[in-house]
Amino acid sequence: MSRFQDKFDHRVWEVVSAIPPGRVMGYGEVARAAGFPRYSRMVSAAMGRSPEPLPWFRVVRSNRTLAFEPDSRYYREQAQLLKQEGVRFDGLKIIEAESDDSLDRILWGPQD
DNA sequence: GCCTTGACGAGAA
DNA sequence: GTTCTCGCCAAGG
Repeated sequence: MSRFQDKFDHRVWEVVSAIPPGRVMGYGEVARAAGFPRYSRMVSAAMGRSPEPLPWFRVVRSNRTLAFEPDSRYYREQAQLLKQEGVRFDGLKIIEAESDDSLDRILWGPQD
């Protein structure tokens, strides 16, 4: 296993694990947060290599749609898990509470 | 080495 | 809004 992969994987797992329930991050966001900008395409591979269960379903596309084919089994699984956390959908797109972060502060505390 | 493959993203049309 | 095109980069054949 390459040194790159080792470092990259751990940073990605770290970031993904930190996504709070009910919130989502894009693949690119995860990559940047992990310290590897431009590595969005590697994020899914890293998650797949995790020995521990990760909240992989909280990682979505930048346009807030899910990455799987809408009719696939994985799509349904991901959508269901997100809905269980209160994430709402408008068709294929995730609806996010916009600038009103008052609820966020109450639930998750001051962000930064 | 060269070519193809991705759970991708941003900008253009 | 949408769909296309191109850039991205490690991995595997």
